Amino acid sequence: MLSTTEENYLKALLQLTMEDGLKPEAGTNELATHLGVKPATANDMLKKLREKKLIHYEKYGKSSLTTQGRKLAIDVVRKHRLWETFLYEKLGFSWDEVHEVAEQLEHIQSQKLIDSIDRLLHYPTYDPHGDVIPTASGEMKMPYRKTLLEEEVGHTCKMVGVKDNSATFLRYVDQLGLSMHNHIRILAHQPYDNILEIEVNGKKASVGQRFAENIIIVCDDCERKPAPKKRRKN
Amino acid sequence: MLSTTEENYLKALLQLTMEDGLKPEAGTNELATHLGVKPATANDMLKKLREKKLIHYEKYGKSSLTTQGRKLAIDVVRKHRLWETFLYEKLGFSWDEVHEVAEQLEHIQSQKLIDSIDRLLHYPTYDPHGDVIPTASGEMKMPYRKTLLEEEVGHTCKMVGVKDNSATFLRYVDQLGLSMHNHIRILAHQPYDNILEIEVNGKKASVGQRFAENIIIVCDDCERKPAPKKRRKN
DNA sequence: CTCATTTGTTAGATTAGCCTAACTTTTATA
DNA sequence: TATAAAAGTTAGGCTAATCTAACAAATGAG
Repeated sequence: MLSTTEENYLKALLQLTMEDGLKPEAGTNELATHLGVKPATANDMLKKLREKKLIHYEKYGKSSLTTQGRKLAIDVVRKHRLWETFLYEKLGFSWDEVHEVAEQLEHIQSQKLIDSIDRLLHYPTYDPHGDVIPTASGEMKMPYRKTLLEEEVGHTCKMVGVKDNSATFLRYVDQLGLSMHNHIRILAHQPYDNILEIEVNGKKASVGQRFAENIIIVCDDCERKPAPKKRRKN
Repeated sequence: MLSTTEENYLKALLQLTMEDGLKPEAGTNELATHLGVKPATANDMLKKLREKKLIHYEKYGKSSLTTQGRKLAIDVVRKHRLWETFLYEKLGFSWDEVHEVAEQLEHIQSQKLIDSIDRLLHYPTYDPHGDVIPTASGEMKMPYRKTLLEEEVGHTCKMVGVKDNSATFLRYVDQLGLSMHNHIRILAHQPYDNILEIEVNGKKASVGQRFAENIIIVCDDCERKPAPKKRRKN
């Protein structure tokens, strides 16, 4: 059985090693910063998790999850996102309130509990922030995530997720009148300072780089690859 | 903010000081046993809780909750029982499964969460074991709890609760075909070894003292005091 | 290629919650 | 009421998770 702290380190490592760049390892300082602890603290934990065969790590090297560790990390993420969905769908929480409480709930140890929540919600695929909920068997598809910043001028796109789950950011999104699955038109993009002019629900707004990087979209106008047909075994 | 451990000590103290005898204080060893720790450990915590003005305690004396401490303890109990009810009503847990998970859930810190659960359940008054759920304002009525052992031969009574929430005990109750609000007839009572013969749902069974002490009943045949009219202030 | 900066590690301390062993106070019984 | 048993306390130690300060290795810029 893992401690809450150990679970948090695994989750952090998963998140850092599957960020956009798809870089497969994370540094000690990076991990420490992400978790809000000092590097020395993270260092101790890395050694401990290596002992438990949950991560690959060697002195002065980067860290990554073992198969075992990845499985456990995905399970924590699954619980987190199911709880977020529960709070949002069943209890009327707003999307900027769910993260904090889910940080606590994700550590409750009861397989039956999380399976029941999953059933109650009819096996949801996405959480309120548009993130994929891993399946009970530990599969977690990593969809390509294009951000608003990358969209071309003149195109319209649909918001399907956010990268930043902080209440501050999410409330700013709300404030702009933007919400999940809204369509956004890119009116202009000043390359010099990366300011975008966008139109949402008929209203214009200007947003900065940091904002645009944290909005995940699918392009309305782009070529769409046909969904690959599921091939049956033999 | 209290730690999970501190909350558990307060809850234990509340439970011990409102048991049947209504004795208003609990000893250090008693508390330690209840929590599964050594007396030395409990002693440290008692000093800490006194510092925080949550309990009355002095060297070599018994302990009891202050008004502040009682308020916090009742809040933990409220959360515990609401979660049990949630698990039972909404997720299909059996009554012997809810306690263990609720022990974890009761420590989640979010007023909004517990209020929402309360609303979702339509403000329940009793948990699946027949225990009173304290109100949001911290009121907790302590109903008179007569046990099966105290019932007279020939009378029938209704099971309205249990004292022991352990899975072992609850599964034994299930096994006898007995469940909440079932009627029980006392066929015989051997005073020598406190064995009761009872009839439940047309079936006879013999149960021992320990069992009978842990079933809470209301007498079908006894005089019932009329419910006292709520007197309005003025 | 060198050396300053960044990154990572080690050593030693702290706090919370737990323990054992030895001691002290209270209580209850002979 | 004396004293043994029960109840409670203290001292000292352990582990997990954190910190600071000092040190070591890797990196990258000139």
